Amino acid sequence: MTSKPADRYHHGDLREALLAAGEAVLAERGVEDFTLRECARRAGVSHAAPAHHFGDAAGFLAELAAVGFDRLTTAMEERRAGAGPEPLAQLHAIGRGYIAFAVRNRALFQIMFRHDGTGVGSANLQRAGGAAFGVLQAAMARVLAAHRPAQAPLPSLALAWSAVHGFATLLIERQLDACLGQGGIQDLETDLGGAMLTLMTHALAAPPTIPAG
Amino acid sequence: MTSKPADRYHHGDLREALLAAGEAVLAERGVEDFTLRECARRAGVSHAAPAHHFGDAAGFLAELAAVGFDRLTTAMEERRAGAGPEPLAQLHAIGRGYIAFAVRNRALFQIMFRHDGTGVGSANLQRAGGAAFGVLQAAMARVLAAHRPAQAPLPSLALAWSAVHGFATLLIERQLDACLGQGGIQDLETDLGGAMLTLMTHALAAPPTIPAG
DNA sequence: TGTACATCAGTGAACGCGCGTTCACTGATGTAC
DNA sequence: TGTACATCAGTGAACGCGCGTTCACTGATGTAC
Repeated sequence: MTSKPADRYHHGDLREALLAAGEAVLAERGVEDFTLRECARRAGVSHAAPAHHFGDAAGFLAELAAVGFDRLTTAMEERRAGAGPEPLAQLHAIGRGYIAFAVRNRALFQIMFRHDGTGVGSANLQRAGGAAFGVLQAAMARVLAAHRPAQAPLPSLALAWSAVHGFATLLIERQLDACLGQGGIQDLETDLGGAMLTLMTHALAAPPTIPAG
Repeated sequence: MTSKPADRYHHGDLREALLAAGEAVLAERGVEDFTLRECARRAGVSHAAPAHHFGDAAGFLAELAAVGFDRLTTAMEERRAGAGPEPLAQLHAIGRGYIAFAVRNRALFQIMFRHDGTGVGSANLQRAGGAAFGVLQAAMARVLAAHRPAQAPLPSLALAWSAVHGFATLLIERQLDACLGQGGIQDLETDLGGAMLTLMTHALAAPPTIPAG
């Protein structure tokens, strides 16, 4: 675990250690039972230490969400970089990265997109969230530039994002268990996941049409 | 507000009053600050009363989620009944009802699809959730029977549901603000909402295809 | 190289608070006779 | 119609607990001279 070296007064990197501890607390106990004291306990420091770095629990959670967005951005960028030059292939890769991130970072994913009512959140959270959104937006813009040059990117982005986000959300909340094959989440990369990306691709189609029967 | 008649010892319908109070508490303070005592306070009864009906906070929230699912089922069925006989039109109507429910019952929607880790939840919650899912499933089955008789309903359902659910989720978490026109949520019924249903319709298409550029 | 001092990170005891839970109770309702 | 009794819904005082916050402190680090 991430605990403080026993023989040192100063931790050295307590902020990072607390974030790691906080992520574990979030995953095990959920937002409802997320407490600063438990985070401090896991990091092996006094219970007053977290306030030094994050102020209160809301500030701590905001920083955790920012960590999540940074990780999501990295995951999407890595997939995109490995997808070759074709814009649509890159968009698909990003979608896969998005879903994979949600599955592997369930607790973080759940708090990242929660509107906190205050509207703004922390500056760092806004930066990290904006960067992740930028990856999506840029990818969609490139696809449209290549295939539908006259089309505005934001509406198509909203639809494609909705499809991928909804799939990821339902997946980690175990709502799709009845719809998945016996392979479960393992099948995603080839099976339902592929169909999902096809659906996302249809977000590029502007005019409403009813498929032939 | 829903408060107990001052001159009576027995409330008469405390369970319903508590559920209404609990919904308000959930909407105003969020799951993290949801407490039985605050619910009791709003219903105007002693703080020990809620335990009599719901056991603990988790049981209370489960009943609230069940109320949400019942309300969602009703909303979807009403829309479907007003949509005429064509299965695809009914599916679209259900999608609209789903999104409208999320917008109008934000707090409930947020807790309804949270997997609680225990797997089962309360019997009433399972019943209510199953009924809502049944509406979706039956609607999709009718569409496929009419237009794609050889196709299994569950995969298409997972995709269509993902699209609608993701759209509803991002919408109420204010993540789509940048993508919506100046009309905001008001435009949904005609504008982006229509495109959303078109996208959902594409969930019926089985084979992966790349749209012509 | 050494000394003095400011700054900062983390401590730990103390506090007040709101919570869930318990439990003996009280008031109302329904039923048997 | 009246009486006795069981059942049930809700009360309210009491309790222990874990929490966030405060605050004087201590130990370490960095900088000026």
